[in-house]
Amino acid sequence: MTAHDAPPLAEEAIRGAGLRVTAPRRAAYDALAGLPHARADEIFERVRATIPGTSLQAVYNVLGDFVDAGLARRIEPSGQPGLFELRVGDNHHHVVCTSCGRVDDIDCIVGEAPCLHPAHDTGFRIQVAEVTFWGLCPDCAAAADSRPPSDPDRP
Amino acid sequence: MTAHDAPPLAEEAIRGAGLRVTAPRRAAYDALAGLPHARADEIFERVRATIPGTSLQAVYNVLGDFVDAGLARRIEPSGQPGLFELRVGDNHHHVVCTSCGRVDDIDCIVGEAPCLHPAHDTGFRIQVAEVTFWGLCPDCAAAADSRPPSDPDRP
DNA sequence: GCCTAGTTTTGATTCACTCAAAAGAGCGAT
DNA sequence: ATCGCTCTTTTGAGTGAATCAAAACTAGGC
Repeated sequence: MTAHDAPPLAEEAIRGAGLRVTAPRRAAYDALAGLPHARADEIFERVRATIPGTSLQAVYNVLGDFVDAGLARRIEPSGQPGLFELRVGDNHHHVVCTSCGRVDDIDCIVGEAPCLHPAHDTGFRIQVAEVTFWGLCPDCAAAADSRPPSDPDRP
Repeated sequence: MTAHDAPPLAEEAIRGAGLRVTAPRRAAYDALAGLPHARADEIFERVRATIPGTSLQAVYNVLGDFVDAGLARRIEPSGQPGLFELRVGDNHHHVVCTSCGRVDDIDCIVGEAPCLHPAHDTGFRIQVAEVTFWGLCPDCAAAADSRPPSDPDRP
């Protein structure tokens, strides 16, 4: 990534999306830029560090507005709270570590519009395919290898 | 599907999975057999019709036990409560209607183990790929076609 | 028929998020 | 620079889905 296509400054991005520029929005945008897959409460924590008076509700509002405006995307891996990311519009997917919960991006498997075609026509008019991979992240995989097959009865 | 591989009777299936056979479990199994993608509260409702004294908590217990025992699977489309299905072990996927929420099964796109290989090696040791398609079900697609492009300002 | 581990009931509690009303602040027009 | 309209944020309450915990019950091996 060159200096040219660096992520836009918060203010430009927000205004460009048709939203008013406010302190909580700027702070939330910056937080998202630094935390690629963050929960609302993590964003909240970061925002508070900059603007102490901010409410959690404001963060939910801001994140919801970002999503509606197409500035951010919300993903929701099963059994976890929603996560927000600034990377939008490129149809990428995610891997979630089944052990520690870490989430990484995965570029689209099959060219640009991936598994948009189910094997058989189902009658559904399909708009998007969402792919989530589940597995062990490098760290957890290494940890798993360095000890005998886990025995659930013994910590 | 022939008479031969019809879904096993509740009792056989439950005992076969190493669980004790109880009335709530039998009723929940039967409910699942009749509702391919049901929420806990839908199962609850059906179970109650058979065994009036059953508690919602019992249904959650039963469903959790079924999932742990490999008898059932729990899926969780974004923004919806969890859904349970008896179809397990064949790695199929789902389509969710963005308009009415209807969920259908989709057979695996690429042979047996589908998109198990992300484009680039990410260092994750991937175990499963979960694919969710979002689109309009036949009914909602037809309804959308028979009226002008929706105008959000006018009901 | 007992006994015990596994189940169910009852009731409280959590978490992630949403709703609503009142107070406040951007920003385009004057 | 100020005004004013609309959009934002705060404050505080409320929701649905699910989980936790302890006491009462029961399936099924002996």
